[in-house]
Amino acid sequence: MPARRQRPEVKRRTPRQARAAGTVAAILEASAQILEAGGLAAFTTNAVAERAGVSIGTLYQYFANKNLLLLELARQEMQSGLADVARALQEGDPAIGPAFGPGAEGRVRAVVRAMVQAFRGRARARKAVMQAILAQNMGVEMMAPIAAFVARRSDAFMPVLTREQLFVLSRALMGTVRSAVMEEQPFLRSRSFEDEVVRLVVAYLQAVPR
Amino acid sequence: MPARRQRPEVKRRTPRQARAAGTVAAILEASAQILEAGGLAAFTTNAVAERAGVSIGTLYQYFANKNLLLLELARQEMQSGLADVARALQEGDPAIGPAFGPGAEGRVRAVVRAMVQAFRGRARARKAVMQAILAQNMGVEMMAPIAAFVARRSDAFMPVLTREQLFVLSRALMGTVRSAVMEEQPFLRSRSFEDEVVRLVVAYLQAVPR
Amino acid sequence: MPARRQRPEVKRRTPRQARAAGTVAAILEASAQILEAGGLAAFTTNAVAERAGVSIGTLYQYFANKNLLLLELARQEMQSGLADVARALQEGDPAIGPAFGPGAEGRVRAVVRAMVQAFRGRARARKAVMQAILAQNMGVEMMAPIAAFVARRSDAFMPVLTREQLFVLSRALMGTVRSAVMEEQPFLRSRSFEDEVVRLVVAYLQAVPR
Amino acid sequence: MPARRQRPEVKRRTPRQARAAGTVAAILEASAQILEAGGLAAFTTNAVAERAGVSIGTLYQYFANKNLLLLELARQEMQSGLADVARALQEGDPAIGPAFGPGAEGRVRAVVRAMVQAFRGRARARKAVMQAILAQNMGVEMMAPIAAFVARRSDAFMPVLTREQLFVLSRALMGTVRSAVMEEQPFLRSRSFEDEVVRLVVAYLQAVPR
DNA sequence: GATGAATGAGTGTTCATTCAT
DNA sequence: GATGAATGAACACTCATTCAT
Repeated sequence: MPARRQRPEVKRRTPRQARAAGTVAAILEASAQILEAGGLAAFTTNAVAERAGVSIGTLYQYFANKNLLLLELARQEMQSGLADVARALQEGDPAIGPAFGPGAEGRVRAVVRAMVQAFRGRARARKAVMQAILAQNMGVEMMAPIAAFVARRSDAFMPVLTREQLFVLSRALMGTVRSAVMEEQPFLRSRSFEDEVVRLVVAYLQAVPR
Repeated sequence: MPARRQRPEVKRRTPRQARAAGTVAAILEASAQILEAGGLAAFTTNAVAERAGVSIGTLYQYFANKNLLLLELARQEMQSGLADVARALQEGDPAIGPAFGPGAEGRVRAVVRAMVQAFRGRARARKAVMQAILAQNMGVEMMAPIAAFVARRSDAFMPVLTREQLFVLSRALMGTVRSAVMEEQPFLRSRSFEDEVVRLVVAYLQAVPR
Repeated sequence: MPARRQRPEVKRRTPRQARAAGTVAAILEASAQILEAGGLAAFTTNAVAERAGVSIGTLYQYFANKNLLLLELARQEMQSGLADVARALQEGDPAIGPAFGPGAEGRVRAVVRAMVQAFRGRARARKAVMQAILAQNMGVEMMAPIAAFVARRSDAFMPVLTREQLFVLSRALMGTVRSAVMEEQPFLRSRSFEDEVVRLVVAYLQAVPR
Repeated sequence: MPARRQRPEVKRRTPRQARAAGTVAAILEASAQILEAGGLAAFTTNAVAERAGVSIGTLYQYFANKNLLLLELARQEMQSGLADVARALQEGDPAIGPAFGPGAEGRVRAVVRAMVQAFRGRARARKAVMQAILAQNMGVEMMAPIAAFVARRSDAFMPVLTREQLFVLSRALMGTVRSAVMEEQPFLRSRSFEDEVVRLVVAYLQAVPR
């Protein structure tokens, strides 16, 4: 009997018991580990189940297919990343000095630093997840929370930007950090790199007509 | 038990007869079409061969494996893109007005426009090629010609930038355009988008200390 | 682009359920049948799976690759062959008369007969397995159990032989029987052939200086 | 159009011109080199043609298929081997002393030495050829010249042996030398090994009733 | 709920052989 | 006679997914 591949079902079971939650967590952790160790190529459902210490059948009880597992992973990554950035926006980074000074530089620096931090650890896993998401054109879906986040924040902290300006700003920032991570640039965590990213954002914000 | 020979060759046969050149072109064209139509998932060597109207054996006479076919495709894309940008840098775009004015704005605009143009057509194919290249960490190799290109040009046209500055500038620019293409933003070809990208670059260049 | 994992595993899954043990047996039996019917050329993993009545995937769950399947087959053959010869050495063959008489002739005859017997049935399969083993230079590995066996026995029953003498004796014996089998000589099971092989061994053993 | 595989045609062209003879020689030499370097797995018609410096088409003009090329190779090897042994039988080896003494020992030693010599050089190639010949059950055909040779010689030099005796003697001898070569035994060229092989043959010949 | 044995369509790749030029 | 581009059947092997126990 051939295995049917595409069934538009989203999630099989919502873990309601403690044991189930542990199982799901184990599967997600195993996924991240495998992605980190061997990239997308090593990421097979059988490998994940084995490393998670559950049977392949159990895995499929919680994730209807491989994609949804990947998607859940992406959702987690993104959430924690956004949370970090949100915290940075709100508090500033105490090590930087007062988040609000003359000019937004302190706050911008905090955000940049939060983004770089967000990419720390599990770089290969993150990269692999990104690729997979892109490959399936789920990039659009994944962008929704970011867009919502930015829209919510932008009113409060930034001069009101047009759609295009918001796009250019966010993608330039993301693109720079993303490239540094993916290309594994040695200066990723250096102060001089951070300085330049901050310079880019601040210069643009000042150049925008109000 | 097939004999797995180890020949690190890049290309199997260099076409000597006229017929062969056409075959190679057909294979590359078929690759692009399939990538465009079905993304990386549809890109199988058998599919390519079929669409190219050649046998699978013929495909393997010219490309030792699937990766090298992809790589060749990437090389072509990159070359034509770089050529366009180079032309823009050198000439400016006559439709924009004098390329050299007070401030580099004209030239910058030409470059931005060339980049957007370079992404025109075959967006999915380009995207898929990018993904594949990234996935195999051949991104580093593919970056070499870009780096060389930028280094060559930067002396002549830009204030001398540090390594970090060059990185931030190029990746912010690339990232913005790339995102607009991949997310299929409706304003991709709009003047207002172009304006903002130009604003970003010019603002940064002016903010860099000399 | 299939992910080529590197796991130097010998066997993929050790059958834990009763069903699995039957499956492995079926695969090995199918292998022998196919080898017997069509030789090494017909021995494809797909053909084996089909004849075994399992899917190709199942075959690969138990044998990581074609070679290991062949190797397992060889191990089985060898084991049963050695066991027969061992029994012959120990007991002598009651049909021959007292195993220990003046001169070792009775015992030698028992061994020769055991060897010929060991080659009975599935001659083509045996031949094919031999070829494959030789072709991959795993002959050395397969010789280890034989060498160990001979060394263990030789002390007890034979005059102490030098390395070269042991080699000449064993290979002459093996070579003769092997050739008779492979060339499908009509006199393979005849008494006269057995007589000559026995004569060879006995004559050599008597000629060796003590 | 599919390539038909089996055409019972023996040889395409008999080289009548000097150039053709050179081509055939080049192809055979290339075959031996490739076999020696990479074993049977590396022995592809395309590889042979390339190394021989001729086109694949030319190769097929002289050898209708791969098997016949292999067969021709085997024929050559065998011929030169038999010639060596024949010379040894006739002349004895001057280094050994008079070939004819009391007992045939001198002559036997010369033959053994000739056989070991015949296996010198191109061991892998020889092995691969053997395997291929065996695999196709052409062993029988290849045995014909040997049988003829032995039959012709045996009258002259040996006591008249029965069919079984001739078989046992020749296969024991062949088997011993063959094994030593294939297992790459370190004592292959040693005097002590030669002594034991000689002992085996002489002992058997003396044990045969006349 | 959990297990893991089984499935089989699908993939990349090879290589003997042909035949138009 | 020679060339080499083209052919395509055949093969080893993978892995997402199912379902009987």
